[in-house]
Parts: sequence; C-alpha cells; structure tokens
Amino acid sequence: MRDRHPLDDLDRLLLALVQQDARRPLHELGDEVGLSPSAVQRRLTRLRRTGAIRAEVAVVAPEAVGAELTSLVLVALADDDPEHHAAFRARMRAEACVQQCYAIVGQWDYAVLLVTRDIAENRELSRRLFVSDFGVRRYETFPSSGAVKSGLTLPIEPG
Amino acid sequence: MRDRHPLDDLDRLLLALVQQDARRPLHELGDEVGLSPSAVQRRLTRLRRTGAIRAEVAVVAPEAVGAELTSLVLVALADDDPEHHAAFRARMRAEACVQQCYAIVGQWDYAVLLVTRDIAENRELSRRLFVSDFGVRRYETFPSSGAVKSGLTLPIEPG
DNA sequence: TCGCGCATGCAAAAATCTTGCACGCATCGG
DNA sequence: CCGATGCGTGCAAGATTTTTGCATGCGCGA
Repeated sequence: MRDRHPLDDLDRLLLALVQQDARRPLHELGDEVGLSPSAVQRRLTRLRRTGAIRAEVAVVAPEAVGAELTSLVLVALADDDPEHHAAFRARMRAEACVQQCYAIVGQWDYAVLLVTRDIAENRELSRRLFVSDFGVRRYETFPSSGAVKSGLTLPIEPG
Repeated sequence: MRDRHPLDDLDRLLLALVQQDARRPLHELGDEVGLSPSAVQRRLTRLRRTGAIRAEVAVVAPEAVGAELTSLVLVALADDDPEHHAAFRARMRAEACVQQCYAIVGQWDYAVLLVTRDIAENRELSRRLFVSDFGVRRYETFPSSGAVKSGLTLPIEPG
C-alpha cells in the first residue's frame, strides 16, 4: 500500500522480472539488472513491505484441479444502496469460485469471473449468488470457450 | 499440460497452499500436509513439470507501477472467419496492456481486461486494438471503479 | 512369493538467502 | 567549505533452504 518510495528504474526492472518468475535466485536477478544479490534482496523486501509486491503465488492450471469452466458474469444491482453493494461485495470476496470481481461503470455494476467444475455448478452458484437478496436486478453469463491470455502480468515501463 | 498423474489429496493440498504463498519453505509446507521437505519438493517439481503449476509469479500492485485504470472490454467480431479470430487473438497476446483475454460465447466474442495508465492511454489502445482490421464489429468498454477481488486463486477441493 | 515401480524419510552436499559491517555518495546545515 | 547524516551498495560470514543419493516400505501383478 505504502508507496513512500517513488520506485526507480531498477525497482521497475525487478518487478518486471519477478512478475514473470518469482523463483529466480537473487544473483540471477542481480546479473540482469546490474546489482549484487543482497542489493536485489533488499529492494525486493522493500517492495514487499511497501505493497508494490502484493504476494508471490503459484499459478495453478484450472483444468488440473477440475475447474473446467470459466465464465464471465455481468451483474446489475437494483439500486445504489451502499448496503446492498457492501453485501454483494462481501459475498463475492467470500466465495471461493469467484476468482475476480470488478466494480465497473456503465449499464452493469459488476464483472465477475466465475470458475467452476462444470455448467451445473456454475448454474447452481449463479442461482445462489445473483438473485433475491444482495439486490441483484439482473445478470448475464458469458461462458468462456477458452482463455486467450490469462495472468496478472502488468506492463511495466521505465520512467 | 500433461496431467499424467491424477493428483491425490496431498497434491491438491499443496496446490492450495502454494497458490496463496509460493515462498514458504518446504519444511513448513511439509508440516502442514504431513510430509518431509524432500517429499514436498518432489511433488512440487512434478506439479511444475506436468503443468499443474503453470508458473510462480510475484503479484504486482497496479497502482505501484502507474497502472491506474483497469477496464473490461467486450468485443464482437464481424464474422466467424478463423483468420480474423486468429489475428485478433495474436494481437491480444502480444499487447502488454492486455492482462487477460477470454473467448466467450453469447452476443460478444471476447472479454478483454485492459490495464492502462489513464483514460487517454486506454482510449488510444482501444482505437488501435479494436477497430478496422481484425474484423472487429463493435466493442464496449466498462471502466472499473475498483477491484473487489482479483487474483488467480482457484478453489481447490479434495476428491 | 518374488520382483518391480513408486513414493517416502534421512542425511549430506550444494545453493540460496540473510545480515552485519564498512564504504561511497549525495544532501543539508553550520 | 566542511563535517554530519541518511541512504544504498558490495562483500563476506552465517543461517536457512533446496537438492540429491540412498535405503526402506508399500502395493500390485506375474
């Protein structure tokens, strides 16, 4: 969270590297950016502490764990009642199958990325998450027929 | 890719752990699942080799690198010409600002998650990516006013 | 029953990470 | 102008972690 430090080019370079592969040893990263292993180490710990690096995680293949169906669900709530929105958000955060959820502006209020075992589970989940309470007015599901690209790899430019 | 092995419960448990935090030492994971460090190690390398673990990456905070604006773009191509689709997909894969892109079924063909510095860059990018060539018929942009939940954390259940 | 494949634990060896220390460099105030 | 101070660095020792060889145990099929 705390971006006390403005991030210099070396920081950005390191971020670009570790967001591709977080397992590379410090001396390798060091070679690449022209820094000693310990300097790299200290920068990384600072980036972690300040929140520039949120986490270091393994990316699991959905098929490998039986998550065969990914779908995008657009949701519109019935009103702008903050309570309804808060409840909806909380529900999204709590539900494991909700991989991502963005509040969006336009004719829809939320975009939800749902990962489920199959169509049945998806439907069951939708029925549970997107109706009645939470003040959902309507929702529309777009099943994915395949991820063209998926990841959290941000574009990082110097400067 | 190769899911030669069916993944037992320990594998799933390990996946669930490392997808939360890929930096925990083997002996810690071992304690948690009841396995020696080397056994954990061998399972993890197998999971990597078979593709169940796609990558281990650092999750970078978008704001930290000047990516202030995330938006969802729904895209419909003009026709089902495989060439057009292939070209479009290639373009999506190539573009750094395209974080995610899913082929979807319904009134839209693709859902694209665009990460940009600001509205100007977003617009510039859209103009470049979603018109003329690639056979894009129309597209609609939904700027995100905040991520309720974002990550690649899959639900992993035993069995 | 025997043999084989496979996963495990253990322990040694290798690699990596961590940390204390001294130095260089820039900024700031006297 | 000059010394104090803060900050980041490299180096090297020490701690931790990862990797690997080896022997064992278990399940399954011949």
